[in-house]
Amino acid sequence: MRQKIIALVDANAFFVSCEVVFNPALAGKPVVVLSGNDACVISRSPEAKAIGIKMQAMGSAVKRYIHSHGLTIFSTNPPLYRDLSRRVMQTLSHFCPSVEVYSVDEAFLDLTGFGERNLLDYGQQIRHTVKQWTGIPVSIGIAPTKTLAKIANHMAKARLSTEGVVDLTNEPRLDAVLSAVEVGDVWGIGRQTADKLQSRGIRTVLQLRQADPDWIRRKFNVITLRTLLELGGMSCLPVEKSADAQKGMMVTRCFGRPVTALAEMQEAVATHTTRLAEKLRQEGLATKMILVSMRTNRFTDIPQYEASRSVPLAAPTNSTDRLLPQALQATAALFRPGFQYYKAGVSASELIEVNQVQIGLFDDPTSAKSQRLMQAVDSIKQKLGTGSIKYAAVGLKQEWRTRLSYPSKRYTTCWEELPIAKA
DNA sequence: TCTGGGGTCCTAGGACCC
DNA sequence: TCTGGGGTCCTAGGACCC
Repeated sequence: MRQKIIALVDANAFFVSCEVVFNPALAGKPVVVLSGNDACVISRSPEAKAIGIKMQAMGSAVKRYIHSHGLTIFSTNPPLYRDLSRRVMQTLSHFCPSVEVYSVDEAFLDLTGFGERNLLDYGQQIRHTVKQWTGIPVSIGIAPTKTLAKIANHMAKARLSTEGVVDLTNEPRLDAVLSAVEVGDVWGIGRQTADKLQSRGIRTVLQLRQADPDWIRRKFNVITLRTLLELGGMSCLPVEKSADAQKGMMVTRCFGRPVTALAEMQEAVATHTTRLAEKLRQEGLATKMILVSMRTNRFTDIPQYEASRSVPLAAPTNSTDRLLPQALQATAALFRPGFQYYKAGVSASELIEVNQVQIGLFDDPTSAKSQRLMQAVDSIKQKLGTGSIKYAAVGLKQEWRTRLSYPSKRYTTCWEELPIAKA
């Protein structure tokens, strides 16, 4: 069988890079993007890394670098990142018919059969085009399996300034490469498994590759076995061109301040439910089950409470007015007074495509009416903005809302905030 | 090790059945 | 009443990913 060739294209500090695209003066400067509620660092420029800012560092702690090191901070801006992500993926599809979008900032390309080309040159061509068309810098790792492509990609990132592309297909010194990677740093091996492997003397990726597959399967699990095989060049994880149907969808948020009253909790759950229903409709999906969850802050010493409840629905739906009463009822059942709540969420499981349930939906005449209402609500929001129309249940003041202190603009998704090019 | 939000997959164990 | 063996389905929770 012909050897597979898989490339992993991964954006460098993706969220930061998105912000820099619209603030070119920040290129080469320390920049970070914070998570929701500005809680922690989720993306950092190489310059921010160089001054000692770690991933997951607390947002409140990195503020001091603004004055001491000229750090620029942004709150997270998911719509902007999703939009630029889409453009990057579109660009990649010009170079390869088989692109698997693995995450917002990564894609696998199946380059099997491209071996006659110079893969390093092809990788450079991809990098330059993506940068030119979208402004986003990427690194590329090429190898016979996804797991090895991940390793190649990490190497490419480390050598960023020199090349940005690493090809491990036909690498004569592969053993040396693998012995330099700690077992916990490879894709698929997390902390638990890494600790267990290390306690049995397996410290490097090379040692894992050389371990007995049967023993690994018995003492660990199929995922660890698969990682072992992939390290040996056997491709177990194909590049999936069309993603399988999505299995679940959720909306969860931390509160901007502790919530103690049921009324506020219900506003929050109603808000998340409304958003969830919108997302379902956008994707053409309906759900048969929702799950409401709430919890206190695990990282404090205050009394703890965590609870969730799943609610099966009579018929699959994506109508806000069908989901809201169920979600609110579950909230009331779960809520215990006397706790300082930190986070709440609503998720949908058992998703199905709307066009597969259409007939069932129309069995119930009130459902057709509800669908028309949702269409009307969605189109009003699209024309007049997301705040233009609301369910009363979501509340007006929403003092519990997530706080974002360093918002960036909606450059690509809002006409009023489009960047202006100066001639 | 540490504070986000959104996902996937695997496994153990209980309910239930023959 | 104790008690066999084997199967399926479902769910909660763990582990991992970006």
